Amino acid sequence: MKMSDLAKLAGVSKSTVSRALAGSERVTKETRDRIQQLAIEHNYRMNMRARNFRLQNILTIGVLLPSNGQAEWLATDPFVLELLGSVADALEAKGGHELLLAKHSNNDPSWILEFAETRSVDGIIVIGQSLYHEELNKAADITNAMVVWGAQLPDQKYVTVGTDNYQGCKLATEHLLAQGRKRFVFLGDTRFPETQLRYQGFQAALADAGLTVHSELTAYSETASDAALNYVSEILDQQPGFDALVASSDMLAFSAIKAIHNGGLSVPGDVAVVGYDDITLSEYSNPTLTSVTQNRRAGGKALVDTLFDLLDNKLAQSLFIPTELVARESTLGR
Amino acid sequence: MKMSDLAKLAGVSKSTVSRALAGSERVTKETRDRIQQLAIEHNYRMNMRARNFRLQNILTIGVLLPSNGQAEWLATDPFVLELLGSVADALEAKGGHELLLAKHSNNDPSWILEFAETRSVDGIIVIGQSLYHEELNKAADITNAMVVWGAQLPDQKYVTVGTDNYQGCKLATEHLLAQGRKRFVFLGDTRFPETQLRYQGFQAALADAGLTVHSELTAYSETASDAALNYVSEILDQQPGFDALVASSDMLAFSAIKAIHNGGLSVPGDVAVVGYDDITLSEYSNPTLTSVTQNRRAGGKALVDTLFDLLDNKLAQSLFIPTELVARESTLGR
DNA sequence: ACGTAAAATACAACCGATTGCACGGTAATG
DNA sequence: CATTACCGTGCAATCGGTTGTATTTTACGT
Repeated sequence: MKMSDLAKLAGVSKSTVSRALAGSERVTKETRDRIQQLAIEHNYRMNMRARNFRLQNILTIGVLLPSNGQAEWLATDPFVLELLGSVADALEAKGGHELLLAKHSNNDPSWILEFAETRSVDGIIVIGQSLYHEELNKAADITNAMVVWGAQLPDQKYVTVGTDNYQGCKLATEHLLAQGRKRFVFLGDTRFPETQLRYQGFQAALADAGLTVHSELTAYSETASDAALNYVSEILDQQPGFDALVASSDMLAFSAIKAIHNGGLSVPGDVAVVGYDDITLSEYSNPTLTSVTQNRRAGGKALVDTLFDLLDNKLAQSLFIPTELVARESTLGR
Repeated sequence: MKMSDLAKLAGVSKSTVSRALAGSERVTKETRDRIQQLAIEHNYRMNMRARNFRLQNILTIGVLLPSNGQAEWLATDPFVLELLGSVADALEAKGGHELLLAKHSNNDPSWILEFAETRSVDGIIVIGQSLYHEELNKAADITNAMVVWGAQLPDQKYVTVGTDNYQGCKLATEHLLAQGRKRFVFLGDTRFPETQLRYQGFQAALADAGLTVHSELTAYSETASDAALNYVSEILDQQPGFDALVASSDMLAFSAIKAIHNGGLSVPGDVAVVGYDDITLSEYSNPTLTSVTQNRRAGGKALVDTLFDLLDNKLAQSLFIPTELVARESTLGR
């Protein structure tokens, strides 16, 4: 059932049908109503693919969720998904756009390139740069509009939006120092640019305080919850006596707290724990989790706004979303 | 830069370019290579919208995340988002499909209809039927393929995939009964079909055990975390002495636990708490949360499989995803 | 050198909508 | 009554690819 069929039914040309359905004043109200009625009766629905093709004015935005090589993590980290929701909201608010979601669970980074090359998207938002810095640089060459959530790296050719990971984590560490904590553990996979910067902020804060960083107390943990739990348990065995733990995400922080409890210690009594992301649950966990807020609403909006700047050929710069430390039970008091 | 431009550059017709880029044997290897080279040099990328329009063989699947009227809840509930991720995975595994994501934050249910009517999607997956039963029934009439995650309702015209909410919650309640609990609270917004069924399962379990359901101990809570916390705090004040709480989601359960702790009581010492969904964090919270697993991987796959059955004009039936109670600290021991 | 089959390429229709312009009919105007 | 203006509708081009068929080129045998 296409427009020409409907035209035949109505005894008019398809131009008239097109105009009638669009509500154009150029067709009489009677004809218009009649055609619209007919369309409903015959359950006619326009082929939007043809329409979009003809009009070429609907923008399709591709949103990529890269895996991080550990299969499921990104898909289950509430932060990533909340950010996705926020991007969807921001796009919805702009109106007239379609969000094409792509997710890849295997470890082949070239799919980013492939997506950028082959899909008919007008712009791309990548949620999390993961380990794919190189690929993203290449992808930036062949796309006119791509924005990535993540860290700002020296040689990057793509535009990023994200928090100031260095400052954010420095803040978190200083908060623990202010509580009188002395022996620090950092938990996170520093191969990831964001985590790397957080680690550097962590180191900087300790250096400023005149404390040395015990490298054995940095857990190069995988990002899966169970792996993190095991890592922390090991450290508790082998390097006991630390009293502060900085985790590079709330998910990791929860795993750490669990491991600490399993080890018979208390949070924050024995070990103070701070996370990063401030996911919704951090406010309702036990103990409530001190964390570094990454404003998801602002983040999603900034990603979308930046992308549209690029689409309008304005030049867009990488930018930071404000960060704030939210102090809760997991670090307060002993 | 379109195909005809490239053809001009190569000094051939666009049919030849089309075939060359498709790798057809009908074009000499030399010409083919030359054209492909040229395409790369000139950074030519095909207009996929035109291609899809012509071929009409790429299926676009629309995934809807309805709001529940309380603005942000669905976007921040890890379960919904994990299910979305799982759907994306299942679609990815099928290959050759596009996932169009739509999310609506305002409270107008007609957007489902609107989406079904106007978007060029070949099939629709709705994650969460929310309060939109009527709208979904209407939408089912005008779409050839729509699958909804949610409860099975008597007069529904659409196909659903979901857990057996009644049995699931009955199971959870019986588990608490087996622990010797006597005075029960149900926490959830029973206007939602899924929650309603869970509530009925809850009632049935109590009835079987010869216990009466104190209606004043059913909190018709909103689904927002802070609202739930307040509700439980109020109940603690006004109707103290209950020793078991059944929450219709893990998010609500966490809020409840927080409220109970705020009230100076312990979980599970004073009150045992069971949730629903078994989100990733339930295993890492403190106390770890007893919950009813809804297998997200199976759920996403079932949604997609069912949708493809419909697309193939096979008849598809609403089905249940297996449910399992996972007993953890929040209900075990006193 | 010529005829012919096969290989390589070009032509043109088509997918389903939109839209500038042409055309015919009616009403308003002189 | 003739001329003009305007209004409603239809024609046909167009968006950027794909593909069946026609046409040209090439290669080969005699």
